[in-house]
Amino acid sequence: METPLREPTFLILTALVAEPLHGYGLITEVARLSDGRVSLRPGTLYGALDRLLDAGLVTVEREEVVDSRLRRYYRLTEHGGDLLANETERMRRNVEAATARLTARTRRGTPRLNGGIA
Amino acid sequence: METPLREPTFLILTALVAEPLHGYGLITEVARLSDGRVSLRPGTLYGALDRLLDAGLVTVEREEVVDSRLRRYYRLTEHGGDLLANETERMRRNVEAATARLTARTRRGTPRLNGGIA
DNA sequence: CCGTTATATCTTCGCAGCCGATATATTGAC
DNA sequence: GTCAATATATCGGCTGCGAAGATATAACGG
Repeated sequence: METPLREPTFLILTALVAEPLHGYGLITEVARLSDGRVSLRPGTLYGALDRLLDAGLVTVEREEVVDSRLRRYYRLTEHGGDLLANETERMRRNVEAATARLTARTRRGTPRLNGGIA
Repeated sequence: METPLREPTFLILTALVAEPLHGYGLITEVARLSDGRVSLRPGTLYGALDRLLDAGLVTVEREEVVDSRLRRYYRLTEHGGDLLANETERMRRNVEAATARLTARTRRGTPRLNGGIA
């Protein structure tokens, strides 16, 4: 697994924190939690899931057959949850560093956005 | 330019918000602002700079010769600053989404073998 | 009935970005 | 005289992402 996580992978893991989901459920949930900004393509999704399974960050929890269609549910492993927590913390630091500098930039130029930081 | 920005590119832009820097200065500044977590390799740095120049996110401000060695100073353009601000905002949202879910996970005490139901 | 939309999984291929390795050159320290 | 630090640059491999398309079922509308 490449770390830092790229956005699609990051959002897949985030979506799985709450509950196990199947592939199509992930597509809709990732779209939802990113406010429609990210719509996963099959190539991205199943490629990512293969890698995540391989790295032990997610596991197949169960398989269901609904209306002759297969549903394979993926669950976040403890390892996956820990890694997501670490990645989130790293991103938080990067966001903080950039925000601090951008705020200074705003002060001496074009006033924009919320001047208040987190 | 591929957006979302990858970590090295993101940190390069962040480092350039405060002041123009030359290549080697970027390596040290990025290491500093990431608390030593990221040490840029030449291949990463100059590849990224080529792409950033090409996309108009940075420009060459000036060139100096110090001790017979060239120093090429890169400056963030307004476009680059705007893009960095947008990228930072997007990352902030992703961090927020993940943090919210991870916090809930922690509160439940990391569900083991059935989270208390059934 | 038939076409479209939604549900659902999966593969193939190309591209972009990152990193390790390597090259080159100067200066100062040991 | 050799090593570390300063400084820029190229190349090849690897990985992850995304576009495109294949496949299949069910629901809904025309």
